[in-house]
Amino acid sequence: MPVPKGSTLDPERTRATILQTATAVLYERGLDGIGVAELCARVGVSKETLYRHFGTKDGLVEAMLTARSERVTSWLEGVVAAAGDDPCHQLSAVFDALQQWYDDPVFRGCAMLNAAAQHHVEPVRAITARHLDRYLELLTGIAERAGAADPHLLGRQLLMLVEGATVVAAHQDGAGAGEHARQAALTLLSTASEAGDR
Amino acid sequence: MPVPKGSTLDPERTRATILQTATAVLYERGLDGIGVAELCARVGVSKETLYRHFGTKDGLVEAMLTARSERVTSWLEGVVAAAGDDPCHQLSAVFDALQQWYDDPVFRGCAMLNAAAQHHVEPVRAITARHLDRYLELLTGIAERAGAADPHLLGRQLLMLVEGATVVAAHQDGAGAGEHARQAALTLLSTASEAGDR
DNA sequence: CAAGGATGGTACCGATCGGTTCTATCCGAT
DNA sequence: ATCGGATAGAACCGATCGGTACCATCCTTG
Repeated sequence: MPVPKGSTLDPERTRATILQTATAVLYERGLDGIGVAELCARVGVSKETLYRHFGTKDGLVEAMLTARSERVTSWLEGVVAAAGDDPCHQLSAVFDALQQWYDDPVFRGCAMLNAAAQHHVEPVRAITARHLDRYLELLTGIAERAGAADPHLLGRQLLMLVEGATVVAAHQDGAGAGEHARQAALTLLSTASEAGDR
Repeated sequence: MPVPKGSTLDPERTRATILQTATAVLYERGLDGIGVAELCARVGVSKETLYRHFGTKDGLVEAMLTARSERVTSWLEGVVAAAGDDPCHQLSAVFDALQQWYDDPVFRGCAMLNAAAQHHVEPVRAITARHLDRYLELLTGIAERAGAADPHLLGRQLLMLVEGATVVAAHQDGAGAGEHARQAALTLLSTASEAGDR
């Protein structure tokens, strides 16, 4: 075996650990809210190791956001897939899942949006846009299966509800935000489906 | 006259100039995206002057966000007031106004949300929460006048649409975001009003 | 046991940060 | 004419920033 998997000296494992811990810390403190030195201390790794794996702090941020976007999106896709065939049920499941997220004590809003708000560098903005695109795909799919008259329009409106609920939950009050958004979403879905059936 | 209004040495005028220019620059570059030295150069003022007026950079940020929140909110309140008595028309007017904002080339999302995403200091979060509260008040008022069954719920859902539309416009594509959100908002409004009439 | 890559720890680098202080200037009020 | 508050400009401060270099150590492979 060329690579000693499972060992503490496994580079891939080290990289994964950095990614995981750094993601949590940078989400909590903000991208510029903690320096590389303290970040390394929190992760339990030397600066040289961090820089060997990610090149620069921006490189770490980029890798982190990409991984997180992927994780979150496929989580939501799984939620939809597990919700059966009824589009209404699928949509409900999305907002129920979001509510669980909002109730997490470490919830601080969407990491991608937070990052894009502070870091004006181009890769971050691109990752954020791609993230929203995948959300949009997911929601448009539900709209299509529900027989909406204009599934792309409905998908975009549902995306606004998702993002708006996240903003409100993060900055005002998370209690019930998911449920309230779900009600609105179902109203939009049923209204659009009736129009599509006509 | 104790205060030489209109003079270049009028402290109030100086303060207002700093506030105005710094608001634009910090919105464009991000709160941590520009140092005090460069900021002063852009404003055309010395560091001592800036610090005499605002104490610290955070003080400037705080004053700036407070003023901007007030400006934006009363602008929207004016839009509603100018839209006549029909709640549907008032709601439409809000989203039309938002669309104008999204179309502004300097649009970069909600300044309060951007600030709260990067600066974890308490005053900023409080200003942001208060800002959302005033939005919520405005929208709940419309919901009440429309005879919604649950105006507070509808108000919150409309707030999510407003914030969601702003997020989508800022990070994905601003074209038509206001109109799409408006359609959704009117659907929610009419559905809730029918329920309220029963 | 020897060799080599991965690592932690630490010192260090230049740049920049927010903030302070000093001085010369300028303008309006008396 | 003079006085005082407001200002610009620049030097300066300690702290921190992102990033690099060096070395001792440890583990895995051969």
